[in-house]
Amino acid sequence: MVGDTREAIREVALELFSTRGFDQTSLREIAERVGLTKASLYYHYPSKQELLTAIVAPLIEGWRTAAAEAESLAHSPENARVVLGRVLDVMLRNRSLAGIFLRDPAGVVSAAGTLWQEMLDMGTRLTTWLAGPDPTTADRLRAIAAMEVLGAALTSVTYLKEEVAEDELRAVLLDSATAALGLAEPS
Amino acid sequence: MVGDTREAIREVALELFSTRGFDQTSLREIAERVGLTKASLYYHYPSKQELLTAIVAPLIEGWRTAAAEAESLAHSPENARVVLGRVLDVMLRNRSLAGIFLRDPAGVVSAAGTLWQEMLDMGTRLTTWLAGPDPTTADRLRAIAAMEVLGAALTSVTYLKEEVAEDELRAVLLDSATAALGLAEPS
DNA sequence: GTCTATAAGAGGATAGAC
DNA sequence: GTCTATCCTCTTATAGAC
Repeated sequence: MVGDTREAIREVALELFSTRGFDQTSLREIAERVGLTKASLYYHYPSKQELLTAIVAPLIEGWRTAAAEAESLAHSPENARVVLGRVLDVMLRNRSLAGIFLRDPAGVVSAAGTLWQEMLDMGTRLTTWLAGPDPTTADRLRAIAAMEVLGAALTSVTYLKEEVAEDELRAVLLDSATAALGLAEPS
Repeated sequence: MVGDTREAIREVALELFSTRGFDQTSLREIAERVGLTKASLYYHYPSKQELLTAIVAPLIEGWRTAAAEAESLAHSPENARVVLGRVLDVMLRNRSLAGIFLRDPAGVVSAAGTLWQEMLDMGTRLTTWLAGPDPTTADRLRAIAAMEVLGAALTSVTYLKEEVAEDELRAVLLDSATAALGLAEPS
Protein backbone atom coordinates (compact mmCIF):
# COMPACT_ATOMS: atom_id res chain seq x y z
CA MET A 1 0.00 0.00 0.00
CA VAL A 2 3.02 2.20 -0.40
CA GLY A 3 1.34 3.94 -3.29
CA ASP A 4 4.03 3.54 -5.85
CA THR A 5 6.89 5.99 -5.76
CA ARG A 6 6.77 6.38 -9.50
CA GLU A 7 3.23 7.63 -9.25
CA ALA A 8 4.09 10.05 -6.49
CA ILE A 9 6.86 11.44 -8.64
CA ARG A 10 4.59 11.90 -11.62
CA GLU A 11 2.00 13.57 -9.45
CA VAL A 12 4.38 16.11 -7.98
CA ALA A 13 6.03 16.71 -11.32
CA LEU A 14 2.68 17.31 -12.98
CA GLU A 15 1.74 19.83 -10.38
CA LEU A 16 4.99 21.73 -10.77
CA PHE A 17 5.26 21.48 -14.54
CA SER A 18 1.77 22.81 -15.00
CA THR A 19 2.18 25.76 -12.67
CA ARG A 20 5.81 26.87 -12.95
CA GLY A 21 6.40 25.37 -16.40
CA PHE A 22 8.56 22.46 -17.42
CA ASP A 23 11.74 24.40 -17.71
CA GLN A 24 11.44 26.32 -14.48
CA THR A 25 10.99 23.12 -12.57
CA SER A 26 14.17 21.42 -11.42
CA LEU A 27 14.49 17.80 -10.47
CA ARG A 28 15.83 18.90 -7.11
CA GLU A 29 12.54 20.63 -6.46
CA ILE A 30 10.53 17.61 -7.43
CA ALA A 31 12.69 15.28 -5.38
CA GLU A 32 12.38 17.52 -2.36
CA ARG A 33 8.61 17.53 -2.46
CA VAL A 34 8.38 13.82 -2.97
CA GLY A 35 10.79 13.32 -0.11
CA LEU A 36 13.62 11.82 -2.09
CA THR A 37 16.93 12.89 -3.48
CA LYS A 38 17.57 13.73 -7.07
CA ALA A 39 19.58 10.58 -7.51
CA SER A 40 16.60 8.49 -6.51
CA LEU A 41 14.49 10.12 -9.16
CA TYR A 42 16.91 8.90 -11.73
CA TYR A 43 16.38 5.39 -10.50
CA HIS A 44 12.73 5.69 -11.50
CA TYR A 45 13.03 7.86 -14.58
CA PRO A 46 16.16 7.91 -16.71
CA SER A 47 15.85 11.58 -17.58
CA LYS A 48 13.75 14.65 -17.09
CA GLN A 49 12.48 14.30 -20.60
CA GLU A 50 11.30 10.73 -20.05
CA LEU A 51 9.46 11.93 -16.99
CA LEU A 52 7.68 14.53 -19.05
CA THR A 53 6.79 11.99 -21.68
CA ALA A 54 5.37 9.60 -19.13
CA ILE A 55 3.22 12.32 -17.63
CA VAL A 56 1.93 13.69 -20.84
CA ALA A 57 1.16 10.38 -22.54
CA PRO A 58 -2.54 10.18 -21.57
CA LEU A 59 -3.28 13.59 -23.02
CA ILE A 60 -1.55 12.80 -26.28
CA GLU A 61 -3.51 9.59 -26.40
CA GLY A 62 -6.76 11.48 -25.82
CA TRP A 63 -6.05 13.85 -28.67
CA ARG A 64 -5.03 11.04 -30.94
CA THR A 65 -8.33 9.32 -30.28
CA ALA A 66 -10.26 12.54 -30.86
CA ALA A 67 -8.51 13.11 -34.16
CA ALA A 68 -9.14 9.56 -35.32
CA GLU A 69 -12.79 9.76 -34.35
CA ALA A 70 -13.19 13.00 -36.23
CA GLU A 71 -11.77 11.53 -39.39
CA SER A 72 -14.18 8.64 -39.23
CA LEU A 73 -17.12 11.01 -39.45
CA ALA A 74 -18.57 12.68 -42.49
CA HIS A 75 -18.32 16.44 -42.29
CA SER A 76 -21.56 18.12 -41.28
CA PRO A 77 -22.56 20.87 -38.87
CA GLU A 78 -23.88 18.34 -36.37
CA ASN A 79 -20.75 16.26 -36.55
CA ALA A 80 -18.55 19.33 -36.26
CA ARG A 81 -20.26 20.07 -32.99
CA VAL A 82 -19.71 16.51 -31.87
CA VAL A 83 -16.03 16.70 -32.69
CA LEU A 84 -15.60 20.00 -30.87
CA GLY A 85 -17.31 18.42 -27.89
CA ARG A 86 -14.92 15.48 -27.93
CA VAL A 87 -11.89 17.71 -28.02
CA LEU A 88 -13.33 19.81 -25.25
CA ASP A 89 -13.86 16.71 -23.16
CA VAL A 90 -10.23 15.75 -23.61
CA MET A 91 -9.20 19.19 -22.42
CA LEU A 92 -11.48 19.08 -19.40
CA ARG A 93 -10.47 15.57 -18.46
CA ASN A 94 -6.81 16.62 -18.49
CA ARG A 95 -6.98 20.18 -17.33
CA SER A 96 -3.75 20.44 -15.40
CA LEU A 97 -1.98 18.21 -17.86
CA ALA A 98 -2.91 20.43 -20.75
CA GLY A 99 -1.67 23.34 -18.68
CA ILE A 100 1.87 22.16 -19.26
CA PHE A 101 1.56 22.87 -22.95
CA LEU A 102 -0.15 26.13 -22.30
CA ARG A 103 2.28 27.35 -19.69
CA ASP A 104 5.55 26.37 -21.27
CA PRO A 105 5.29 25.40 -24.92
CA ALA A 106 8.85 26.43 -25.59
CA GLY A 107 10.10 24.20 -22.81
CA VAL A 108 8.18 21.24 -24.10
CA VAL A 109 9.39 21.83 -27.62
CA SER A 110 13.00 21.94 -26.64
CA ALA A 111 12.71 18.98 -24.29
CA ALA A 112 10.56 16.74 -26.41
CA GLY A 113 10.41 17.88 -29.97
CA THR A 114 8.81 14.66 -31.18
CA LEU A 115 6.01 14.93 -28.66
CA TRP A 116 5.33 18.45 -29.70
CA GLN A 117 5.38 17.60 -33.36
CA GLU A 118 2.80 14.92 -32.69
CA MET A 119 0.59 17.45 -30.98
CA LEU A 120 0.91 19.86 -33.86
CA ASP A 121 0.02 17.10 -36.27
CA MET A 122 -3.12 16.28 -34.37
CA GLY A 123 -4.01 19.94 -34.21
CA THR A 124 -3.60 20.08 -37.96
CA ARG A 125 -5.71 16.98 -38.50
CA LEU A 126 -8.49 18.36 -36.33
CA THR A 127 -8.55 21.82 -37.85
CA THR A 128 -8.37 20.31 -41.31
CA TRP A 129 -11.38 18.16 -40.61
CA LEU A 130 -13.25 21.03 -39.00
CA ALA A 131 -12.60 23.25 -42.00
CA GLY A 132 -14.55 20.78 -44.13
CA PRO A 133 -13.98 19.64 -47.70
CA ASP A 134 -12.55 22.13 -50.18
CA PRO A 135 -12.12 24.77 -47.51
CA THR A 136 -11.49 28.41 -48.24
CA THR A 137 -8.87 30.25 -46.26
CA ALA A 138 -11.67 31.66 -44.13
CA ASP A 139 -12.93 28.15 -43.38
CA ARG A 140 -9.50 27.15 -42.18
CA LEU A 141 -9.07 30.22 -40.06
CA ARG A 142 -12.41 29.69 -38.40
CA ALA A 143 -11.53 26.10 -37.67
CA ILE A 144 -8.38 27.29 -35.92
CA ALA A 145 -10.38 29.92 -34.07
CA ALA A 146 -12.87 27.31 -32.86
CA MET A 147 -10.02 25.23 -31.46
CA GLU A 148 -8.66 28.30 -29.72
CA VAL A 149 -11.96 28.78 -27.96
CA LEU A 150 -11.63 25.34 -26.44
CA GLY A 151 -8.37 26.50 -24.93
CA ALA A 152 -10.47 28.78 -22.75
CA ALA A 153 -11.29 25.65 -20.78
CA LEU A 154 -7.81 26.13 -19.34
CA THR A 155 -7.26 29.87 -19.41
CA SER A 156 -10.62 30.76 -17.93
CA VAL A 157 -9.36 29.65 -14.54
CA THR A 158 -6.89 32.50 -14.65
CA TYR A 159 -9.48 35.15 -15.31
CA LEU A 160 -12.45 34.04 -13.29
CA LYS A 161 -12.36 34.29 -9.56
CA GLU A 162 -15.21 31.95 -8.89
CA GLU A 163 -15.24 28.24 -9.62
CA VAL A 164 -17.29 27.34 -12.65
CA ALA A 165 -19.16 24.07 -12.74
CA GLU A 166 -17.71 21.80 -15.36
CA ASP A 167 -21.03 21.26 -17.13
CA GLU A 168 -21.55 24.95 -17.53
CA LEU A 169 -18.00 25.45 -18.74
CA ARG A 170 -18.54 22.70 -21.25
CA ALA A 171 -21.90 23.92 -22.45
CA VAL A 172 -20.91 27.54 -22.88
CA LEU A 173 -17.59 26.88 -24.55
CA LEU A 174 -19.10 24.38 -26.92
CA ASP A 175 -21.67 26.91 -28.02
CA SER A 176 -19.03 29.56 -28.34
CA ALA A 177 -16.68 27.35 -30.34
CA THR A 178 -19.52 26.32 -32.62
CA ALA A 179 -20.31 29.95 -33.20
CA ALA A 180 -16.67 30.80 -33.81
CA LEU A 181 -16.59 28.08 -36.43
CA GLY A 182 -19.48 29.80 -38.16
CA LEU A 183 -22.32 27.46 -37.42
CA ALA A 184 -25.61 28.56 -36.03
CA GLU A 185 -26.07 27.67 -32.40
CA PRO A 186 -28.86 25.38 -31.34
CA SER A 187 -31.85 27.21 -29.95
CA MET B 1 24.98 54.86 -40.19
CA VAL B 2 26.07 52.20 -37.74
CA GLY B 3 22.42 51.45 -36.99
CA ASP B 4 22.55 51.51 -33.27
CA THR B 5 23.90 48.46 -31.52
CA ARG B 6 21.12 48.57 -29.00
CA GLU B 7 18.59 48.20 -31.75
CA ALA B 8 20.47 45.32 -33.33
CA ILE B 9 20.47 43.57 -29.99
CA ARG B 10 16.75 44.03 -29.51
CA GLU B 11 16.10 42.81 -33.01
CA VAL B 12 18.06 39.61 -32.61
CA ALA B 13 16.71 39.01 -29.15
CA LEU B 14 13.15 39.47 -30.36
CA GLU B 15 13.68 36.95 -33.11
CA LEU B 16 15.11 34.38 -30.74
CA PHE B 17 12.73 35.01 -27.84
CA SER B 18 9.71 34.62 -30.09
CA THR B 19 10.86 31.43 -31.74
CA ARG B 20 12.83 29.51 -29.11
CA GLY B 21 11.24 31.17 -26.11
CA PHE B 22 12.74 33.57 -23.59
CA ASP B 23 14.17 30.96 -21.35
CA GLN B 24 15.70 28.82 -24.05
CA THR B 25 17.55 31.79 -25.41
CA SER B 26 20.93 32.48 -23.84
CA LEU B 27 22.73 35.77 -23.92
CA ARG B 28 25.68 33.99 -25.46
CA GLU B 29 23.46 33.07 -28.40
CA ILE B 30 22.21 36.59 -28.83
CA ALA B 31 25.67 38.05 -28.55
CA GLU B 32 27.00 35.61 -31.11
CA ARG B 33 24.39 36.55 -33.69
CA VAL B 34 24.84 40.23 -33.15
CA GLY B 35 28.58 39.78 -33.44
CA LEU B 36 29.46 40.75 -29.91
CA THR B 37 30.43 39.07 -26.69
CA LYS B 38 28.16 38.55 -23.74
CA ALA B 39 30.04 41.17 -21.78
CA SER B 40 29.27 43.76 -24.40
CA LEU B 41 25.58 43.04 -24.17
CA TYR B 42 25.75 43.96 -20.54
CA TYR B 43 27.12 47.33 -21.49
CA HIS B 44 23.87 48.02 -23.36
CA TYR B 45 21.41 46.22 -21.14
CA PRO B 46 22.01 45.65 -17.44
CA SER B 47 20.25 42.29 -17.38
CA LYS B 48 18.41 39.78 -19.47
CA GLN B 49 15.22 40.83 -17.83
CA GLU B 50 15.69 44.47 -18.73
CA LEU B 51 16.28 43.42 -22.29
CA LEU B 52 12.98 41.59 -22.30
CA THR B 53 11.22 44.56 -20.81
CA ALA B 54 12.64 46.91 -23.40
CA ILE B 55 11.53 44.65 -26.23
CA VAL B 56 8.07 44.02 -24.96
CA ALA B 57 7.21 47.57 -23.95
CA PRO B 58 5.42 48.57 -27.18
CA LEU B 59 3.06 45.62 -26.97
CA ILE B 60 2.20 46.31 -23.36
CA GLU B 61 1.59 49.89 -24.34
CA GLY B 62 -0.70 48.80 -27.15
CA TRP B 63 -2.75 46.66 -24.84
CA ARG B 64 -2.94 49.35 -22.23
CA THR B 65 -4.30 51.75 -24.80
CA ALA B 66 -6.81 49.18 -26.03
CA ALA B 67 -8.04 48.54 -22.51
CA ALA B 68 -8.38 52.25 -21.78
CA GLU B 69 -10.24 52.85 -25.01
CA ALA B 70 -12.62 50.03 -24.26
CA GLU B 71 -13.46 51.42 -20.87
CA SER B 72 -14.26 54.80 -22.36
CA LEU B 73 -17.02 53.26 -24.45
CA ALA B 74 -20.51 52.30 -23.44
CA HIS B 75 -21.16 48.62 -23.77
CA SER B 76 -23.07 47.69 -26.90
CA PRO B 77 -22.78 45.05 -29.60
CA GLU B 78 -21.32 47.54 -32.05
CA ASN B 79 -18.80 48.79 -29.56
CA ALA B 80 -17.88 45.26 -28.56
CA ARG B 81 -16.96 44.64 -32.15
CA VAL B 82 -14.93 47.81 -32.23
CA VAL B 83 -13.04 46.79 -29.11
CA LEU B 84 -12.30 43.33 -30.45
CA GLY B 85 -11.03 44.96 -33.61
CA ARG B 86 -8.68 47.20 -31.64
CA VAL B 87 -7.25 44.31 -29.71
CA LEU B 88 -6.85 42.35 -32.90
CA ASP B 89 -4.99 45.25 -34.44
CA VAL B 90 -2.59 45.32 -31.54
CA MET B 91 -1.94 41.62 -32.02
CA LEU B 92 -1.37 41.99 -35.73
CA ARG B 93 0.84 45.01 -35.36
CA ASN B 94 3.04 43.12 -32.93
CA ARG B 95 2.84 39.58 -34.20
CA SER B 96 6.29 38.31 -33.39
CA LEU B 97 6.36 40.30 -30.21
CA ALA B 98 3.17 38.70 -29.00
CA GLY B 99 4.70 35.37 -29.89
CA ILE B 100 7.00 35.69 -26.91
CA PHE B 101 4.06 35.48 -24.55
CA LEU B 102 2.54 32.69 -26.53
CA ARG B 103 5.67 30.65 -26.81
CA ASP B 104 7.03 30.94 -23.33
CA PRO B 105 4.58 32.32 -20.80
CA ALA B 106 6.30 30.52 -17.97
CA GLY B 107 9.62 32.07 -18.87
CA VAL B 108 8.14 35.53 -18.99
CA VAL B 109 6.37 35.04 -15.71
CA SER B 110 9.49 33.97 -13.89
CA ALA B 111 11.65 36.63 -15.49
CA ALA B 112 9.29 39.53 -15.27
CA GLY B 113 6.44 38.87 -12.95
CA THR B 114 5.35 42.47 -12.88
CA LEU B 115 5.13 42.63 -16.64
CA TRP B 116 3.06 39.53 -16.70
CA GLN B 117 0.80 40.74 -13.97
CA GLU B 118 0.17 43.87 -15.96
CA MET B 119 -0.80 41.78 -18.95
CA LEU B 120 -3.15 39.69 -16.91
CA ASP B 121 -4.72 42.82 -15.52
CA MET B 122 -5.34 44.19 -18.97
CA GLY B 123 -6.75 40.88 -20.05
CA THR B 124 -9.07 41.03 -17.10
CA ARG B 125 -10.10 44.58 -17.86
CA LEU B 126 -10.85 43.73 -21.46
CA THR B 127 -12.79 40.56 -20.77
CA THR B 128 -14.69 42.33 -18.02
CA TRP B 129 -15.71 45.06 -20.37
CA LEU B 130 -16.60 42.60 -23.11
CA ALA B 131 -18.77 40.61 -20.72
CA GLY B 132 -20.95 43.67 -20.29
CA PRO B 133 -22.74 45.02 -17.22
CA ASP B 134 -24.11 42.51 -14.72
CA PRO B 135 -22.64 39.58 -16.60
CA THR B 136 -23.60 35.99 -16.02
CA THR B 137 -20.90 33.35 -15.81
CA ALA B 138 -21.70 32.48 -19.41
CA ASP B 139 -21.15 36.10 -20.46
CA ARG B 140 -17.77 36.09 -18.85
CA LEU B 141 -16.77 32.81 -20.39
CA ARG B 142 -17.76 33.98 -23.82
CA ALA B 143 -15.76 37.14 -23.38
CA ILE B 144 -12.72 35.03 -22.60
CA ALA B 145 -13.45 32.81 -25.56
CA ALA B 146 -13.65 35.81 -27.87
CA MET B 147 -10.24 36.96 -26.71
CA GLU B 148 -8.87 33.49 -27.32
CA VAL B 149 -10.03 33.69 -30.90
CA LEU B 150 -7.89 36.75 -31.42
CA GLY B 151 -4.93 34.65 -30.38
CA ALA B 152 -5.43 32.77 -33.61
CA ALA B 153 -3.84 35.77 -35.28
CA LEU B 154 -0.61 34.30 -33.95
CA THR B 155 -1.21 30.56 -33.92
CA SER B 156 -2.69 30.42 -37.39
CA VAL B 157 0.79 30.82 -38.83
CA THR B 158 1.69 27.46 -37.32
CA TYR B 159 -1.18 25.63 -38.91
CA LEU B 160 -1.52 27.23 -42.30
CA LYS B 161 1.06 26.60 -44.92
CA GLU B 162 0.16 29.50 -47.15
CA GLU B 163 0.54 33.13 -46.29
CA VAL B 164 -2.71 34.81 -45.41
CA ALA B 165 -3.23 38.43 -46.30
CA GLU B 166 -3.50 40.54 -43.20
CA ASP B 167 -6.84 42.07 -44.17
CA GLU B 168 -8.39 38.68 -44.62
CA LEU B 169 -6.95 37.45 -41.35
CA ARG B 170 -8.36 40.49 -39.65
CA ALA B 171 -11.78 40.27 -41.23
CA VAL B 172 -12.28 36.57 -40.61
CA LEU B 173 -11.03 36.57 -37.05
CA LEU B 174 -13.04 39.60 -36.14
CA ASP B 175 -16.20 37.90 -37.38
CA SER B 176 -15.28 34.73 -35.59
CA ALA B 177 -14.53 36.47 -32.32
CA THR B 178 -17.76 38.40 -32.54
CA ALA B 179 -19.63 35.15 -33.03
CA ALA B 180 -17.76 33.51 -30.17
CA LEU B 181 -18.85 36.37 -27.96
CA GLY B 182 -22.42 35.60 -28.89
CA LEU B 183 -23.26 38.50 -31.14
CA ALA B 184 -24.83 38.09 -34.53
CA GLU B 185 -22.40 38.74 -37.33
CA PRO B 186 -23.02 41.54 -39.78
CA SER B 187 -24.56 40.34 -43.05
C1' DG C 1 15.61 1.67 -3.73
C1' DT C 2 17.72 5.18 -1.55
C1' DC C 3 21.63 7.59 -0.23
C1' DT C 4 26.24 10.80 -0.50
C1' DA C 5 29.32 12.79 -3.41
C1' DT C 6 30.68 14.60 -7.54
C1' DA C 7 31.25 15.26 -12.32
C1' DA C 8 30.57 18.30 -16.30
C1' DG C 9 28.70 22.09 -18.03
C1' DA C 10 25.63 26.12 -18.88
C1' DG C 11 23.64 30.12 -17.36
C1' DG C 12 23.65 35.13 -15.85
C1' DA C 13 26.54 38.53 -14.31
C1' DT C 14 31.03 41.35 -13.12
C1' DA C 15 36.08 43.23 -13.15
C1' DG C 16 39.16 45.48 -15.43
C1' DA C 17 42.33 45.99 -19.60
C1' DC C 18 42.29 48.31 -23.94
C1' DG D 1 32.18 50.18 -26.55
C1' DT D 2 34.20 46.04 -26.84
C1' DC D 3 37.14 42.63 -25.23
C1' DT D 4 39.24 38.54 -22.11
C1' DA D 5 38.93 36.26 -18.03
C1' DT D 6 36.51 34.88 -14.22
C1' DC D 7 32.87 34.19 -10.47
C1' DC D 8 29.14 32.04 -8.71
C1' DT D 9 25.22 29.38 -8.88
C1' DC D 10 22.37 26.08 -10.55
C1' DT D 11 21.34 22.47 -13.56
C1' DT D 12 21.12 17.53 -15.40
C1' DA D 13 23.17 13.43 -14.78
C1' DT D 14 26.37 9.54 -12.95
C1' DA D 15 29.28 6.50 -9.67
C1' DG D 16 29.22 3.74 -6.16
C1' DA D 17 28.32 2.73 -1.04
C1' DC D 18 24.66 0.86 1.83
